[in-house]
Amino acid sequence: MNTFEGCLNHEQLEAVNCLNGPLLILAGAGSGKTRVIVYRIANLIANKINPWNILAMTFTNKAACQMRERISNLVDPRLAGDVWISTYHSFGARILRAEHVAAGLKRDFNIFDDSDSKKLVEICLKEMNLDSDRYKPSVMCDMISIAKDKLLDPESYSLHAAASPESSRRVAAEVYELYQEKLKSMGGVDFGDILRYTVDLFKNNPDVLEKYRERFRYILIDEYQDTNYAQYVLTKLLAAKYKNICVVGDDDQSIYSWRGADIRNILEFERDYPETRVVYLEQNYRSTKNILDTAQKLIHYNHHRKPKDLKAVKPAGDKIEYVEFQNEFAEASGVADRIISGVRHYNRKYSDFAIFYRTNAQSRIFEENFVRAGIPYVVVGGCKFYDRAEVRDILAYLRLINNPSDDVSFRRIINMPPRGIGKSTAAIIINKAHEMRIPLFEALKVLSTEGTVKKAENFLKSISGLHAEKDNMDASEIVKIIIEESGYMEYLEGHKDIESQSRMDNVKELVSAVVDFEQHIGNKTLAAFLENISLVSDIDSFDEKKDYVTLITLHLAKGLEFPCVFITGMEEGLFPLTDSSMSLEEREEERRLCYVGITRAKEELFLSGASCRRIYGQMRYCIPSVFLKEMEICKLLSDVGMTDRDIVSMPRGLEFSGINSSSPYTRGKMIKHPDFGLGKIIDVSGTGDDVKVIVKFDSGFWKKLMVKYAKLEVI
DNA sequence: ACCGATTGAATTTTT
DNA sequence: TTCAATCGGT
Repeated sequence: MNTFEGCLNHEQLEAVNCLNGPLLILAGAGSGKTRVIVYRIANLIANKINPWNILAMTFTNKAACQMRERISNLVDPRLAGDVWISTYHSFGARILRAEHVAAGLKRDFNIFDDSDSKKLVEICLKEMNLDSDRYKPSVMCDMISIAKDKLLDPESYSLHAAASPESSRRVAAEVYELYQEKLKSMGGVDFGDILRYTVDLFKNNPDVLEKYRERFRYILIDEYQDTNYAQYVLTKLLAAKYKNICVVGDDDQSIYSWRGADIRNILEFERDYPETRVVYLEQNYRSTKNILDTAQKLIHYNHHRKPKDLKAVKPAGDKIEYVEFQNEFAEASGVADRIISGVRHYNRKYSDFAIFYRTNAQSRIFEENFVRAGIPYVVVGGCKFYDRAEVRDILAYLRLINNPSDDVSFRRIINMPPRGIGKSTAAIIINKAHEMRIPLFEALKVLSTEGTVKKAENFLKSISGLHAEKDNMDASEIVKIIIEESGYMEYLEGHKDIESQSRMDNVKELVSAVVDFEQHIGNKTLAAFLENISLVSDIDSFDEKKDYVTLITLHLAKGLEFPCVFITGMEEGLFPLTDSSMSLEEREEERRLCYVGITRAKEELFLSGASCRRIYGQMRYCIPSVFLKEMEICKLLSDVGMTDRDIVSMPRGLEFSGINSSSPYTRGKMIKHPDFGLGKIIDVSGTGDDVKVIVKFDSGFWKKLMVKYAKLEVI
């Protein structure tokens, strides 16, 4: 298509013009991959492909919205509106809702998020009399979720697990079985189920599959390197007939393998579709040459990758800066200073800057400094609106109204606000439900006719009444009524602490979110609203048009770009975030995460770390991240005689910790021990009589020693 | 049944 | 440090 030629380079054009058959686009960071997808869809439409036959998968709803918007700029917006663009999960949920009979689901199934799943796992563990210290709910929950991402049902997972030497896997298999039974009986579907059930639906119902194959003749998948096995199978099922499948991705940017993403999906695409045309996008339009070169130096340390060579279009630009600050406070104020100076003297806007960090906990210190310095900022992620206790409480009401079998929601609100249903009454309800094999809410009804649970009369009436009418009412009406009838606001008002006002505001904000949704989407049912919030994430509401500095985790930063990027906390143990049990593969993923971070930067890149940092309230010494050495920015690691390999082999329980004041034992010093011989001090902790040192002895092993007892001799 | 005090654990998280 | 979950007194 001639119309696109001016806007695209040769390879991009090749991809955009390849309309039929399997197409693999290996798109390096900043190479304009979204642009290619958008133009390719526009080109399909220009070639008289019915937009209704096009399916595009993205990884966030935000990416989906943006994509639709950009397509609307190229073709008639009404046609763009007909393209089905969504996340895998929204796609699955919509199909399952439409085909709920064939899928064997209740029409009003509730979607369980991770914290709901965890609650249910806790219930299962309790029922199975398993020690929740030994088998942590979050770990069990993760194992189940990963099993689901591999399309393993409880049976096949238990076959798998039986062979495993780890007892926790065998236990997880048992928990999974009970968990799934409960989830099913209460009409719940978790994130893993959405994909699993959609795959099952297609596999078990050839007619249904055929219908959707006919519908989605052209399929495009963004961020293919982060798809998991379930998504891979789902895609394959849909694409098998027409094979017009175009996947776009970059193995170097795969950062969700810990969540089940399987990099093989992209590496073996050509094997799955032998006719595949491969296009490499290696021109980087985003970053300066210095930034791009630094990124490539780093990523070259990874062994498991497709070799590639990105070329910068932009000139060298500014040098990369690295500063090791004294501590995290100095780091935060140093960053704030730079931002202020950029705004004052270099014509920068606040929104030109982004602060990246590895863990959400790191954001606080920056926030405090920015407030003090008067810098406007937004924290993306972190404490999500829909994760706040009061919001979740109201949502639990709504979910119970939508689906009264949802026992997890029931448990959450049966005594919230407190209405005199304590442990013992709750136990009565649970026993009844168990006995009669009915949901908790049904059990409450039964007990109510017996007159045993007078205190829950109103609760019962409200929920039943609204449930019966939910299809005839707008979601906004329902939420207003339930807040009124539950007495939630009065309860908050009664609490005279500082937080009660903001909690009331949050409840009000939820009401306006419902109203907003109704106006935006046109579907006013409660079910539609609930589904939407389950599948929407925090980054979706991120608005880059406002003039704020962005604070964000490295994971969430993928897909974004900023003129000036700060990557903070560049310290061994924090970034890369490691413990000593970490495999080399996991270290490579941390490296990719760093690569993603660097390649978000368009013009300026600042790296920083602290030599001392409080972690969980404990002062700890930090050594600069190995990544700095790999980027050839800093060779400080050699100062204490450590190499990458040493850090990998450092045994558990020898975390860097503590602060020392005036002892002769400092980092890097050589010492002699009467029994162990020569060694080097890697870290010092404690004060006074309590000074401890971590020593790496020449014989190769590590030891943490009390200076008071160990007769060390400084050499 | 409810409140407050103590104890203990603690990554990253597109959906 | 900070959060949440449990414990023990009212």
